[in-house]
Order: sequence, then structure tokens, then C-alpha cells
Amino acid sequence: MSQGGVGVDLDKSLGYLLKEASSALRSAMEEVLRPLGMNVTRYACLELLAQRPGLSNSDLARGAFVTRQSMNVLLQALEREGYVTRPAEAPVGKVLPTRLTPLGRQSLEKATVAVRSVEVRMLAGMTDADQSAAFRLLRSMIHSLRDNNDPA
Amino acid sequence: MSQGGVGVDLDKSLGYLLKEASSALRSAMEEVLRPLGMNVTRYACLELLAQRPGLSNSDLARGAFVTRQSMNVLLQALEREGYVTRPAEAPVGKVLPTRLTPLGRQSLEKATVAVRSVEVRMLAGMTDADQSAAFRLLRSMIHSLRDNNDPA
DNA sequence: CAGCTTATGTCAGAATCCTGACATGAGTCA
DNA sequence: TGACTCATGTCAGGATTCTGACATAAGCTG
Repeated sequence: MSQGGVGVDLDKSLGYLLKEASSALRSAMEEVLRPLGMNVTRYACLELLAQRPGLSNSDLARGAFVTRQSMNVLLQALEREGYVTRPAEAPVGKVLPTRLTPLGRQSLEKATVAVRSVEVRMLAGMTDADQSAAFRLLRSMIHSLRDNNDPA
Repeated sequence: MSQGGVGVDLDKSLGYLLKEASSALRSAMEEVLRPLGMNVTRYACLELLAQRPGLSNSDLARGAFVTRQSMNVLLQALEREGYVTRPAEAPVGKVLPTRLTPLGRQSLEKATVAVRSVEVRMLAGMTDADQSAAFRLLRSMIHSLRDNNDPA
């Protein structure tokens, strides 16, 4: 390769490995969520609402790592199907707080159990120290990736 | 929450953090690749071919973590646009080996530099020991997520 | 009080990806 | 030698996501 062989060696790339790990996790999650009629983004949305009722479309988009548009489409479907509820008019500004319905909460319960089993599997073979290290390292990557985007 | 509050606490979930890190990396990569008329999957495809010429559609799909169908669509576009070439007939069985064209290689050079800068940024703040640990931990997660899918 | 900036919700269209299915070639086994 | 399994390439349709844009509300500043 040109430039003195200075390519990105995918076998030694931490970015590539991160992508691989994320893809493996997503596949495993989709596998247990599919029978529940749910995908990863739907699950994330419902879980976020269970832990912090009243989040807005924008909040949920950020929390689930998708755009406001994608989340809007999902929320409209969830609302239509009775899993969440939003006020017809914004109580403050333009923010529409979203809340789980009893149906939404019930649906989430099964999904949470399924997702938890995947996470337990993922952590098998890792000590507590490993898990702490993984947390620290992933946070470091996130921080570095976002921090440098600041043009200031 | 029911079950004695046994939900998946997203703030303490390694799976959620993995998703966040992957999303941050993807955003950062898309940002530098977009001006080059490329996205992450295209880049991965070209990079895989640079390092291992002759990969098939199925090989590339596995290497870029997408389905054979998605990769087929991408390969057809890359072929039409002159970045890769595939034989009209399979030399062996049904496998069509794909190779980069000079245009493809040239396009990849710029992308590689851009992606490398993102990876360098991501690793800022990490020691060599940190990077080794990150590798080991991510491999462990991948292994655990895939190993247990074996119904045997 | 007017102008500006930021944030939010939503729209339309396009891009990307997945699922299910089908046809075909190679390898294995009885 | 035929049947079976596995792998591959491709098709069609649908699902999911993104980009760019627009309208509106709140907060800040001069």
C-alpha cells in the first residue's frame, strides 16, 4: 500500500473491533427481542422512559443514539399502538413529555429480562476488575471522540 | 419497577456503553468520510479489499458486519462506479472474487488517512496498556456473545 | 421591545439495511 | 450415482434510519 504501507490494519484496529463487538451485541439482542416484536431501538426507548418518565422526542433520540426524525417515527408508532402517551399540546415551549402506558411497561418487562440475559452472557468470562476497566476505557474513547469535535 | 427493581440500569450497563461508544465512533467517521463521498460501510469494504484482494460478496458482508444482500447492493454500486471489479462468471463454484481498481485504491487512500485521524483521536488519553486491555476485553465480549449461540 | 440564537417537533424524500426466498455449485455420504 | 447439506449470489419488498428543511417557542442581549 502506498504511504509506506500506512493503511489501517483492520486486524489491529480498535475502532474495527469496537464495531465488531457492537455488531455482535446488536445481533444477540435482536435475536432475543424479535420474538417479543421489538427491536433494539424500541427497547432502548421504552427502557429510557421507564427510568426517566417524561423524556421528550429529542431526549429519547439522544439517549437511543438516533436522529430526532427516526425517534419521531418510532414514537408515533409506539403512541398509535398504545405503548406510550404524549400530550396533544406542549405544556412548556415545544417539549412533549412522553410516558409509558401500562401496556408499554408490561411489554418492557419481558424485554428487560431478555436483554439482561444477553448482557450476562456478554460479561461471562470477565472479572469485576475487567468490567470496571471496560467501563473506564469505553468512557475514555467516547470522551475523546466527542471532545475534539468542539471547534472552540 | 417490578421484580424488585431488577431493570437494566442503562447508566451502569456495559452493553449500553458499548452502543454509545460505537455510535460516537460512527458519527466521527461519517463526519470525515462524508466530504469524500463515502460512508462507513463503503470504507470498510474498500479497506477489506485492499488488505485481502479477491474477497467474495459473502466474505465482505461478514467483514463489514452487514447482510449478503446489503453488501450485494453496495458492490453493484461500487462496480458500476468503477471502484471495484468482479468477473462475469464465477471461476470456482459460485464465488465471485472482488478486486479494487486503481480508482478504488486512490479513493481509499484519502479515506484511510481520514479514518486514521479519527482512530488516533479515539486513542488519545489511553496508554499502551489501556489499548491492550481494551482489545482483550472487547474480544472477550465478542467471544462470549457468539460462543453461547451454539445450541450444542 | 426587537433581533438573534438555541432547541424542539414534524415533514418529505432518499439512503441504507434487513428479511425471506430462490437458483445454483461443490462437497459429503450411503 | 443420487440425495442431502452447506455456501454463494441475487431478487423483491419492507423496515429503519438519515439528511435537509420548515415552523414555532423560549431565552438572551442590546
